[in-house]
Amino acid sequence: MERSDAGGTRASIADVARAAGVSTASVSRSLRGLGGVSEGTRARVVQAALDLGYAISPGASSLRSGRTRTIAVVTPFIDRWFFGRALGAFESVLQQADLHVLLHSLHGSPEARRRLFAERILHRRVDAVLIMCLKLEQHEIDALRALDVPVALLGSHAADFFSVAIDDFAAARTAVGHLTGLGHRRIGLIGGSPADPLRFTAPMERRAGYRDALKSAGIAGDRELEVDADYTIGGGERAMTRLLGLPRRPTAVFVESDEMAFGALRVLREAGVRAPDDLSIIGIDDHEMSQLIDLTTVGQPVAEQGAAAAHALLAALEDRSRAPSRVVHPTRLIIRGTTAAPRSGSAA
Amino acid sequence: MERSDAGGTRASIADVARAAGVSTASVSRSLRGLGGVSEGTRARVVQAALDLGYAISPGASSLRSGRTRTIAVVTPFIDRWFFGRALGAFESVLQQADLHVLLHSLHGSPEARRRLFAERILHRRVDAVLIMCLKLEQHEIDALRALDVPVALLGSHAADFFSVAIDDFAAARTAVGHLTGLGHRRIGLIGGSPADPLRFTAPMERRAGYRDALKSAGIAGDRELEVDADYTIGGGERAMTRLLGLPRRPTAVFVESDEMAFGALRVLREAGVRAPDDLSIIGIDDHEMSQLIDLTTVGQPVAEQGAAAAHALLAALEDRSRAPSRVVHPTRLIIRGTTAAPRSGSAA
DNA sequence: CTGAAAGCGCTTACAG
DNA sequence: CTGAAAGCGCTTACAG
Repeated sequence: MERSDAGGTRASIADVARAAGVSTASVSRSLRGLGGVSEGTRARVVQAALDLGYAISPGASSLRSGRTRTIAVVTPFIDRWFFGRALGAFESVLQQADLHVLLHSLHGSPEARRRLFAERILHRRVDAVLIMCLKLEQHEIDALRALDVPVALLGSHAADFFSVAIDDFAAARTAVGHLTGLGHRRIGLIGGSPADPLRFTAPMERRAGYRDALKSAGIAGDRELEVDADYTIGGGERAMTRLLGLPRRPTAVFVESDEMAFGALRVLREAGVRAPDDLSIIGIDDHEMSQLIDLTTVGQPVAEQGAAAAHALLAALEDRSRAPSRVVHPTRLIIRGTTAAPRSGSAA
Repeated sequence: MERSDAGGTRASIADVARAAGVSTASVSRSLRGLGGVSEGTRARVVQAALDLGYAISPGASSLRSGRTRTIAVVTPFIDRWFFGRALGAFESVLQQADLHVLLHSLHGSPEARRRLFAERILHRRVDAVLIMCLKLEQHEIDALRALDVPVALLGSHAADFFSVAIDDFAAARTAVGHLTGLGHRRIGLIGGSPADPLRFTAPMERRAGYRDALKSAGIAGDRELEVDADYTIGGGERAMTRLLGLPRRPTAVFVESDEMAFGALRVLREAGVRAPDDLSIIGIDDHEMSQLIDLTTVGQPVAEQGAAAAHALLAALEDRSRAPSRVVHPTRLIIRGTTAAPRSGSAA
């Protein structure tokens, strides 16, 4: 039970081999739990490694084996509710599988996105990649393919890549359908800008779902009612202020995310406009705060999507020939206190 | 301008050397921008690397140089406001310096924490480490030292490590001082549990600050008024429910985080207890939502702390002999609408 | 079950 | 300014 100085960071596989009286090959096999080693040998090796405070050199290991045991995740943001939750669940699953996560945030910058692909930042550095919520362009898909590792997408799809997402189009249809079902005819939209240089998937799909739901209800679209925001609380505030200033106000507003809805609600309160009496509001997400604020929304399972993406990648690593799967998680309408039928004789 | 097949992931430094008609040594020097290479050579090498789609092998490079260009961040959570914001700023600075971030979350698990240190998960894998908000035990400090790389702490301190934080004790004193200054004498606390196995720094310091502020105001402490919660919205709700059920309610409550305060406020609203008329509430953080909700709080600069930690590590990497710095960021009282003087003849 | 040996792809003195 | 060569620390056929 003698333990060498704890600072023994320096021991190499050769030191362990020497101490255990075996070859480095046997040390490698023993420590990785491979077959073809007698129990006696393995025990001696393990003990020697412990005594020397041996820690494998990941660089050497990956140079030789070609595996890094690391997975990169590319995310537009990390300090936003959706991304934090999805990322947390993703990392948790991977950590349990003894894999590491390399975090690469775009911080909302198209330039960072360009650099990531142009400078081959991920090349040979990871065994797999997760891309969050970005609609990939062809050259990006090509660049990812050149990495020659499994790729998974969360929140969007692309042929040949694993993907997990909700049906954003359907979720938006559900939300707006709830509003039309209540009798609303003049329905606003607060959504991500289709012109956002980062090209997020959700805003495009959700806006399309909004328009489609209106059409299904026989309601003519009115571009004036569609206001661009940036998926932040502040953006929701500004957008709702704009909507409130319209000559003909909407009687209900579909907001593409709960966080923007929080901002919208805030403006309403300050303006003395009551929800749902004067104006109905529905979001998407089922953010932790939504229950608190009593916001009607379409809930999506966020952590589940992150975990599913991790499992897909794990399976792909296990069997490189596995066909890319595409999983769509369910959403559900959660009716709370911010939606109701319009007041009769509405349309202020 | 001829470009070989874009899938050329395989080119090695030897291939580039051959194509450029130079040695691998010159390729290495040219591509890393080192001196001692003629401009003509460098140009030819760069062009050859481009043509071949060369990407360096990080494993080989780090095996030889001992540098990984990667920094690990160990965080208790990633899907919480504070951690997401700090992490985002930290990663952003590092990315600009062409370094990578390895994300290791504890997911609130003491077992994950134990494993991290016991299994030497970070050994030789990173050039530096950031630890978020954990009060380190001696054996953990020893383990980190054995890594033989610069270590920075965010939200706590330890001798010999870089650190950046706010003064949690002082922040709590400021918050409670605001309450006593308003005339409150019966002041509750909603705080993290001192028994939390993860041993966060903030709850210990903030509770101590609370007690100290009471003492300074000549108010006898009452343990019944100190309720443990878990820094979540739900925890804030449960804690406030408990406080409301007390025979002698407090007239004001200091909540150790804004998120818990949101929950507390929610319970108040449902119970028909008005803030600040019936009960004052003050938090710590200045969360994005706090302005929205009009919560009085003590603001702390979160992104700034993350960025400062990154810069400290960058400087340490630059000069390994640099003495560990310890920076304390300022906090400031932000008076909004949830605090006021107690009603005369209060103490319900 | 075990070991000798090659080799992964770089970087770094060293020599010129 | 340039190159030949050693060597970082592993893993993996290959042979026995």
